[in-house]
Amino acid sequence: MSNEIRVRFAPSPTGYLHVGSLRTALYNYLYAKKVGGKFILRIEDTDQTRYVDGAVENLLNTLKAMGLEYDEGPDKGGEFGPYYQSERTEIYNKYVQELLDKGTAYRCFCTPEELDKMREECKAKRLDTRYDGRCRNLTENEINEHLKNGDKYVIRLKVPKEGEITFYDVVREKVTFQWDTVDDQVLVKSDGFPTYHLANVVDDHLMEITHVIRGEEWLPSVPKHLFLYESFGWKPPKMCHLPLLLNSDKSKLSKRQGDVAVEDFLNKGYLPETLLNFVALLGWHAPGDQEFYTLAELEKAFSLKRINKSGSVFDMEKLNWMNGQYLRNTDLKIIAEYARKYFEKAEYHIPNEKHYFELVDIARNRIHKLDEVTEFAKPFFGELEFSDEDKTILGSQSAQTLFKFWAENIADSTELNEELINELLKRSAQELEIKGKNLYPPLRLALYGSAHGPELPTIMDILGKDEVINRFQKLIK
RNA sequence: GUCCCGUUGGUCUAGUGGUUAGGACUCAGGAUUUUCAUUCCUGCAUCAGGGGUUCAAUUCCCCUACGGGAUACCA
Repeated sequence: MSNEIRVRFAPSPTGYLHVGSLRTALYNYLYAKKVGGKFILRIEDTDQTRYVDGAVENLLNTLKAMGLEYDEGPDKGGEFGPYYQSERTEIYNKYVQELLDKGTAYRCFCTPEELDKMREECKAKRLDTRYDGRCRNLTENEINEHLKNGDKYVIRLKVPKEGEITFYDVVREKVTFQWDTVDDQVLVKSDGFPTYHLANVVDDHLMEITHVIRGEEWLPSVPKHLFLYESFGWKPPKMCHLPLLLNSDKSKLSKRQGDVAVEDFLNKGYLPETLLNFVALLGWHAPGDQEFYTLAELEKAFSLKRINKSGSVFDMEKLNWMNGQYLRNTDLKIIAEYARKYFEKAEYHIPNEKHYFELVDIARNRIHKLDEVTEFAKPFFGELEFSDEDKTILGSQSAQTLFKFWAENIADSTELNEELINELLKRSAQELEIKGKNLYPPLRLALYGSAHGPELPTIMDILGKDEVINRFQKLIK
């Protein structure tokens, strides 16, 4: 065994990658990069009842889109495979037999109905709802009797009844549990598949994982896991429990209160760079005020020691702001490429690359998510729609004079450029005595469908000479 | 109910035994811009409460309150 640091991201394939999981994956990845270790992906698919078609593929794709590359994993291989827990049942069987032989695990023949009843009774008495251990000390004969009858059973961990356990978590530091509050956890279900607890410990050991970096919801299970390591005679990895990501009401971030799937964020036009940057700062921060980080910078700056203890609210407003920043400050070429699919989806045909770039460039200053780009670009594609109020403005005497003047002059010109536009603007004011409020808003309304928006030269350039004339012509009565 | 964890403005956070407690988002006002957006400036607002320890506590300790997580043959 080497001294290499090995960490893992071990999601269960529920159909999509949760943003909270993204952060867990990111922290694992960053730590591995920081210390020159290995980052492993393992699929925890031991629950057959929750099988979702295509979930793993989806997970892998999302991880890839986010740029979190792993060193070993399902589609990548590695010397510690297989990386699907569903393909490792024989391994778990072997180890659970060892526990059975050692007497730190036992067969439990209680039916789900019995267990429910037990729990109800405990609740009624306002007691802890742990398993009462009635199968803990069955005699050999009793066990054989059950087996002979073909009774279904699970295998439970025989946790100590007395004393306490103290361990050191990288984030929480010292944590202590009394053994009499720890349940006899089910290790193997009646369908023969292991539960998370068994599979996780066995795999982390076999895969030589040195640091378990995962969500805080696992903290209460640590005593069971540690007891498993001890029972096997294995050295446990370092524990590192991350604070939770929260809804705005401070409950654990959930689907009910908005998007949590990374792919949904991606589809809405949040950049992978934004998501990574944003999520990295939820629960971790380097000393100082820097809040824009590339992945490479995060790899350098990251440290487990600086992970916060308290949960953090996932603030959409700030995410939107940050995405806007990335939209504006990332190379235009990259943004234009990301934007392409939204134009395709809206069926906006892009006639001219130069104008497309120009369009994306002015759009990126006004939007926060890339999916808003089509709404912004809409006036450039297809017919404009006017409200009654707009129509009043467009039909006014001065507006009509203006449109005729512009349509004629542009038609007579050889080229529609900024110089000409500025000249016409000046002449409108001088010759027609139309200026200010009566000049700009009607023109922009006529060409862009709104009194507010991009600068006139930009609008006209993107539209092109013919379309500009056409739009004026249509409004002239 | 029981066990565990947590608590710096509304939100994300920096920081310290002695600081005017710093930055960012949001919000409000202003400047720039023909408009909108961008950008810039200014402002509002915080160390959960109570006890200790100490010359001094936001910082160390304890209690309380509040919040969260876990209490499955799900992970």
